[in-house]
Amino acid sequence: MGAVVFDTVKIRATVALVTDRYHHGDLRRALIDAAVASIAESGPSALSLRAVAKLAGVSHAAPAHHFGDKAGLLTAVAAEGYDRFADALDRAWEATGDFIEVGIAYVRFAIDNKAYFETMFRPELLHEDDPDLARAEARSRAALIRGAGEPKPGPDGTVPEFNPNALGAWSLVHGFAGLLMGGNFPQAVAADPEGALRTIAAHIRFD
Amino acid sequence: MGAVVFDTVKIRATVALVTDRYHHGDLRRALIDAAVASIAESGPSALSLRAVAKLAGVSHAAPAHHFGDKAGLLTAVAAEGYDRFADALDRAWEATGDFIEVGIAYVRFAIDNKAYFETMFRPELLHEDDPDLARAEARSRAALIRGAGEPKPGPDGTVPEFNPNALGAWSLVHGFAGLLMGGNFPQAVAADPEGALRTIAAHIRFD
DNA sequence: GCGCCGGTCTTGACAGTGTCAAGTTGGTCG
DNA sequence: CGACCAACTTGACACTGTCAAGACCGGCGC
Repeated sequence: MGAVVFDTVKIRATVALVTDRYHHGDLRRALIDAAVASIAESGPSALSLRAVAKLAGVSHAAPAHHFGDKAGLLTAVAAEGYDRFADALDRAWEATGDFIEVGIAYVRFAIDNKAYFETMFRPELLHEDDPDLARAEARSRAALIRGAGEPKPGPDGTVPEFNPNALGAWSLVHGFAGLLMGGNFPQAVAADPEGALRTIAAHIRFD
Repeated sequence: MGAVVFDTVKIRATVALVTDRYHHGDLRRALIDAAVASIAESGPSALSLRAVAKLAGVSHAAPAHHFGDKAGLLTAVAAEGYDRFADALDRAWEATGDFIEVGIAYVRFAIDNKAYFETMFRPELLHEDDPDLARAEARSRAALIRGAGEPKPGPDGTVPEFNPNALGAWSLVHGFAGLLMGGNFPQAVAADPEGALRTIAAHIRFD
């Protein structure tokens, strides 16, 4: 928490020297960072705009001015999260070409970026119609689908409107991440989630 | 705090049989119902104790008196949810003996009891140490494990501390339910979730 | 050089929230 | 019948998000 304040001050100092955004330098950036720090501690639903403002060293109404809303701030966090998420998935796919590794990256992102991840999948707290959010979300979806392939004809010859394997794998890693972070798994799994997920993957076959 | 909830339950159980209580009859019941109705509309994080009180026709502080806390009320909702959940899973297993049907029941419960389900898996809003919640949670866990069997020795002869198939299936249905209710799935899936889940299950094999 | 302009942020206010302490009510039991 | 006590109310407090109005400051046209 103290570290966040320090970072914020530093960011302000450096940015203000280079660019010329009058009072704060890049308040939008600082507010998002403060929000992420706060979410990491107590979850997105407990976020307080006034606490964020205090963290960033500005007046209590500054966040609302920048993001319109509390939901607006959370939407900005979620959008940034989806972008980082897409980056992580893309990296995993390009490095390995193995879609299981994309699943591992999915879970690892959830663990390493808990604040972003928790915010991303809480639509009732967001402005779902926000174009930036939609764009970032689409990026993530595309990164996820990559490697899972297109739907193939089933045994009866008809082509389904979705790829069951992709949907199943997505559900699996998403549920795994959610249950893991909710503390629903036994200690052995919580201690080494990646290993547990690999074990699970080794026991499953997709037709 | 958990003790308060527990005591209240006991008091109600004993007293309600003998005679109705003075002002309201069964306010605890009415408050939980009001909370569920409110959660169904706007999610557990937007729950307002005062709105619940108004719904139940009592003063604004009555809910806190009964449940100690806002988290206390949500904990009571979650505990009741876990009990109903365990019932549903037990029913599915006893009716079919097929653990895929238990998975279907899992998702169906999430759809039919959105308010309960959303509350159950939001630990940051609950009193996780509440004994009644822990009991109901354990019931659900037991109902879920049933049919998945115990961990079996792997190829190297060692017995893992968890059953990968059970964990995988759990993750899959949980993730499916979460993504479905978050609106993350294509229309074809959202229109017939049960059919989609059966299709997914038909394409997956557990070793 | 100067005054205005527009965006950035602040100030002050408002209704609504959860929580707590103190009071009121009314059934129950000795 | 009176004392007791749990159930509930009342009133207050600090805190929240949101909004309107104002203060501040850089850059623009003149």
